[in-house]
Amino acid sequence: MSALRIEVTSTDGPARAGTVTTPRGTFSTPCFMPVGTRASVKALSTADLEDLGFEVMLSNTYHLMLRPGADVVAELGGIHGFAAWPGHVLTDSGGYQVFSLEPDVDDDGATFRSTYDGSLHRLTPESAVEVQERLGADIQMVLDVCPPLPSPPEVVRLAVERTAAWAARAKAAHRRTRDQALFGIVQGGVDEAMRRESARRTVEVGFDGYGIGGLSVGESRDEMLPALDAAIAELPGDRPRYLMGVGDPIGLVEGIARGVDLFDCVLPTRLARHGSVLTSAGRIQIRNAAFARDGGPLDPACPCAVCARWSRGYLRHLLQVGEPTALRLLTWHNLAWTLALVRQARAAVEAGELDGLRREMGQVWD
RNA sequence: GGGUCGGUGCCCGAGUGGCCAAAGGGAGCAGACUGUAAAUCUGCCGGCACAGCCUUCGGAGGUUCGAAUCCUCCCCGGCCCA
Repeated sequence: MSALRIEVTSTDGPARAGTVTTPRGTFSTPCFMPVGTRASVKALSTADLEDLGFEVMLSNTYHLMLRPGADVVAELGGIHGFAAWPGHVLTDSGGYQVFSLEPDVDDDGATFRSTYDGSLHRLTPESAVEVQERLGADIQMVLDVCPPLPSPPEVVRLAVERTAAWAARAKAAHRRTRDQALFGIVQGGVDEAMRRESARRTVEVGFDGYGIGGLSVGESRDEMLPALDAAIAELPGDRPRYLMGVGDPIGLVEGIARGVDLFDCVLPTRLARHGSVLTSAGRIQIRNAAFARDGGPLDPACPCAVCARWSRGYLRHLLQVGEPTALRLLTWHNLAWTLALVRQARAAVEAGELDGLRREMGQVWD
C-alpha cells in the first residue's frame, strides 16, 4: 500500500506543526498515511505570523471594485468579514492603478479599462470614496492624479490642480459613520515648490492623515528626498504621514528619518517572488547557481521562521523547479526582514540613534 | 524477412539544395523590479585568436559551385504485414 506524506501549510503561512485526525487516531505532522485514508488536517501555530506585526492589511479598491465587486465584499461582511481580518485595513483609492493603466483623465474623473476583461470603468473622487466605504476600509485614500516621472511641468501642474480639486470633492463625499479615516494625497513631482504648494492645498482641505504620492515612480533618490522634505515641511506634525509606494531599505530608513509614519510597497513581496532576497549583507539572487550547495539560511542575522528552518540551497531548489511554496517562503522572509528593519528603526528613533542606523544601511545598500 | 515513417543543438521540435550555427518552446545562466495588470519582464545560450574562421543536423561514402535538406550503403527507433 502506498503512503502519503502529510505536511501542513496554513492559509496565512507555513505552520510549524499540525495534526491529522483519522479513524485510527490523531497524529502530528509531518507523518505518513496510507493513500485513501479519510482524515481531517489541522494546522497549529501561526504565532510566527502574528509575531511579525502584521497589524495592518493593505488592500486595493481597484481590484475589489472589479473583482469580486464591492457589493459582494459588502454582502460578505465588508473587507474585515470577507477576508477574516480583524485588524485595520487601508485601501488605496485606485489612483495609482488608474495611472498604471494609461487612463483617460479629465477634470471630473478617470476612465480606464479593466485588465481582467477589458470592460470600461470610471472612477471619480466621489465614487472612489463610496467604494472604499462599501468595502468597510478603516483608512481610505482620496482619488488623486499620479503622473509618471519625469513629466513636463505642465503635466505635474495639472496633476496638482486636479488632485487638489478632487481632494475637496472626496472630503465632501465622505460621511463619517464610524471611526474610519480619510487621507489626502500630496502630489507635485520632484519640484519642491510644487510639492509645498500641493501639501498646503491638501492640508487646507483637512484630512485625518496625509499620503505623499507620486514618488518612487522612476526618479532617483536624490530627486525624491528633497521633494519628500518639501512636502513634509508643510504637513501637520500631529497627523500620520504616509509615504506611498516606498519600501526599499534605504527608502524606508530615509523616510523615517524625515518623519514618515507609514509606508506600503510591493517591493519586498515582488522581489521575493522573483527570487531577490533581502539580507543584512544586501540583496541576493537566490536563483544564482552559487547558492545551489549553500546549506546556510537566507540571512544568518534574520530571526524569521524561514531562516530558522530552511537552507538557501533548498529554497533555491523550490524556486528552480517552480514549486509555489518557494514564492511564499521567500515572501515570508522578505516581509519579516523588512518589518524587522522598521522595528529596528523605531527602536533607534526612541534611543536617538537613527543616524547610526542610516550610516550602517548606507554601507550595505545603495 | 517485407513494408512504412522517423533519427536536428542539453531536452522537445521547425526546417527539406544557397538568405542555416539552423525557427519556436523548455531547461540552464545572468539582470531588472518601489501607492501589485506583473509566480512578470529583459539579455545570453556550439567553439574560437570573434565584421572572420572552425565544428555541428544518426554513421560512412557520393552528386553538386554549394547539402540538415538529393543519392547509395550501414546503424538505431516507432508502426503495419509475414
